[in-house]
Amino acid sequence: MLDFIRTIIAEDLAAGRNAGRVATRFPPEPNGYLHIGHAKSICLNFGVARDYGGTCNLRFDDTNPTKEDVEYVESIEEDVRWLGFDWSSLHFASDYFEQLYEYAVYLIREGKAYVDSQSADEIRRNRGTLTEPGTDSPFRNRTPAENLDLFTRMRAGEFADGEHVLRARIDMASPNINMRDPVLYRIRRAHHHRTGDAWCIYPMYDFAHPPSDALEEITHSLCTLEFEDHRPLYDWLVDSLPVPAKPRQIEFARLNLTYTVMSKRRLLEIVQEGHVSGWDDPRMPTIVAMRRRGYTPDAIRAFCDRIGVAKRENLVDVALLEHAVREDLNKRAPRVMGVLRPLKVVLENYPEGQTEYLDVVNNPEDAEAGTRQVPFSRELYIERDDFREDPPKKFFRLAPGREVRLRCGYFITCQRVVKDATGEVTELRCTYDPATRGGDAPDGRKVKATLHWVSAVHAVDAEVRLYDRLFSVEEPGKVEDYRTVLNPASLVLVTDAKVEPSAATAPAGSRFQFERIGYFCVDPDTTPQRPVFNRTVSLKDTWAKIEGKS
RNA sequence: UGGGGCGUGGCCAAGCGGUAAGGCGCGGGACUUUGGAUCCCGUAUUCGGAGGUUCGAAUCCUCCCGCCCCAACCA
Repeated sequence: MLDFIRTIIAEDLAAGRNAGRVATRFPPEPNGYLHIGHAKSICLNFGVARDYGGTCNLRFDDTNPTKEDVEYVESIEEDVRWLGFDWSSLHFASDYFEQLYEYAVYLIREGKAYVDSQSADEIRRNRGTLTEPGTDSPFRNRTPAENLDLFTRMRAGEFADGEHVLRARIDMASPNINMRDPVLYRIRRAHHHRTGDAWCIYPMYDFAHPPSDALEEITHSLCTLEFEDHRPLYDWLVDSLPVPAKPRQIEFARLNLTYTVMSKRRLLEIVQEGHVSGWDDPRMPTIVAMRRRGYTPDAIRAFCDRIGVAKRENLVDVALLEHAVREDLNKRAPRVMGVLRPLKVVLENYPEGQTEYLDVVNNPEDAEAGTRQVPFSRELYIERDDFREDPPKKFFRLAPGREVRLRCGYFITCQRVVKDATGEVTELRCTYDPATRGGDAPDGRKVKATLHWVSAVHAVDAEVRLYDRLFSVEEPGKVEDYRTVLNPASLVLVTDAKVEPSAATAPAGSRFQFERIGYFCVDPDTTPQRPVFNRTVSLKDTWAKIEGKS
């Protein structure tokens, strides 16, 4: 299905524009880590290029040295690759600094740019308001020669930061404030992560972007809605400058996700103030964090395919992301058994000291996945939630006197409930039916539930971190409160779990589905001594739903 | 308020004059060694509102209403 952007491109192609060429670019500023919102843009830009046999560049919009860092450019390259995309060529706006400077000089010679010596404050005041036109700068009519001299000296470092600025000479009375002589260059003595101290003047985004696109012969420059007002300026520059191509800017709505903070500025704050362990903290909506939670690139791309691309402001339900992740993981994640809140089960008629290995299927939906041997013995752990002493209606799992199946194991029947002094259930005494090995009764009798379990002596302790939501805020838009919601205790439940050896010994990054509990990823950042699992997405809590109804 | 955009079911989103795709969610059923998954079925007489044009409109016209963005030497 064609989104509106692909429709426009198809029309351009049909009209024979750009010699049938399609070229896009993903242009992040290296001032933070990529998040799920960037994934949308990445999938769009690279996807369009792929669909039309075109190219897609990765270009860093590094025109503001005070906010940028190599750490970010490295992470961005890594994340784009991880998402499964490869750029046609890699660029930095800073690589164009010299060319951009020449273009600025060209504008000055054409009388289309001038050096303004008003203070930032004066410039702001003279810009006018939404309803009132601006007023011309007293420096607006400097001659090209004078402007050239000043601009040359700006570059040479003869002036202090803020002393002068280069502005486009357009129209101070334009109803579009972006056209009221926008600033093109500012003096900024800051160390640039790539050009070092070679420059003390830096181009503004508005000036750098159009020529950068043109130099790379981008045909369709996709950006977000807030730049719609900048398009006239974009076009003005492309038309005024002797650039080799005439790219077209097309805007689309950025992604908003429920319960998710997506502002780079806020994410940076959260990281810097130590509310999370870093950009890859599993609670973050960043690509690195999602990778750590076990999300796959396929799942993220599938999500991006489903949300569509349009110009409407949107707030996508995070459930759609989770659905995409579940759908993907369900096919690829081997099942493994584990219990979060162990309840001991003793099989009274099972020989003491005996261990047998049962063949357990790794993924019922993927025959290729094979089976594994899971130890079974007299004492087991099951999930506390899988037992109810006084089962409500529709509760089919274990209860006194009831028979259920241990997955790929045996049918067991609960004979007796052992409690401690406080009345807390501490142990279940059960019997098993040796004839049901593997989980089938020769006499054809049925049970209504199948439980997952783990052999007590063979089980391994693991730390499980549950992240129920990505990065919850009470309500989208109400981000002021994100700090309180970020209280780790409210979001992260660290639980000791018992898992079967196959999960415990799996390499970091392995993804699993713990039956009925959720999808987990072995955290790459921990030692194999004590496996730590990050829960990615939980399965739907059907039991809670049933209970809620009754 | 000036300018620029956008308004299709709870959330996304197709449709662009011929009588409302699809996905998520939700509800119901079948099946099942996860109450998961899977598979069926259901879920907008209506497209922000009011007029108008037309045999016929979500699609064209008019007016109105609502929401978002713009007054950084950020991107």
